[in-house]
Amino acid sequence: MDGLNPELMRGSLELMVLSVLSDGSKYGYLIQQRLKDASDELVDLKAGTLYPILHKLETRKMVRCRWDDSTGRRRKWYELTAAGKKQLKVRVDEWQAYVECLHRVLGPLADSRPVPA
Amino acid sequence: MDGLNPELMRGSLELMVLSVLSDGSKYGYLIQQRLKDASDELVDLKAGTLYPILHKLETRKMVRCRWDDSTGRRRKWYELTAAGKKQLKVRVDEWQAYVECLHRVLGPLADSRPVPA
DNA sequence: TGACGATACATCGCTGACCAATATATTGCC
DNA sequence: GGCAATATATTGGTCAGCGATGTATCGTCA
Repeated sequence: MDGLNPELMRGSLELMVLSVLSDGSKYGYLIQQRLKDASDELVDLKAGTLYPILHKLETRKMVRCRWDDSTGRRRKWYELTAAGKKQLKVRVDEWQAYVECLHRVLGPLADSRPVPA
Repeated sequence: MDGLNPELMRGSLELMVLSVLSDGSKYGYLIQQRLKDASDELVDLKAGTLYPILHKLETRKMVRCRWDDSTGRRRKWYELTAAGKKQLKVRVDEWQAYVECLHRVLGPLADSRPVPA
């Protein structure tokens, strides 16, 4: 994780991976790149983080995967299962509840203008 | 942590404590209660979490503290230092950058209506 | 009066997410 | 031939958070 506080990222990395996959099936390295792009370089998932997450999602049947050995580059493609899509919705809801909650806790502090888009 | 995903909380608990203290000095147990109230019971910091956080903030000079033994109840009052106030601002900014970033990553998924207020 | 729950603080040890380091192999460019 | 990028995997370590436990006081209710 680059410019952002890495402690804050904890707990939402799996959500990000699920989110990137909602867009269509992808292989690991591609997920990494897409996440980097989508976040303006702020999120740069390390291999030691990404692959364990994918393996966990596979074990829990949140994704199904398929090896592609047709080229020299071995690629493992991941696709959301129905359970995975459901899980993504749950995670997004949890995320929004969390943001709302923290916003309430911060109160007036949360109103300070962030960097204008 | 009650109804919320505890993994998401990781990394923002210290921010919450700082935030509660911005309102004026308080002692540990009171911080716990205020946080519970402010979050609609969703955030219930355990003693094993709260006190280590406060000790860390003390070590790093983010708060100054004073024992009050005048009553039977020993109370340790915490007050934000100048460094602590500055730190709070930094943490709030980090938080907002994080929310903005994740919002961008989630894209259309983030638009699904949360529970209406 | 004695039991119990709330108040109030503290610390030890465990869990689990995350990541650095390391390993392996291919491809394309200079 | 060498080096960076592509592509996946695993091992070992770190650290936030928390469960459990310990201590002590206060108010209430039986």
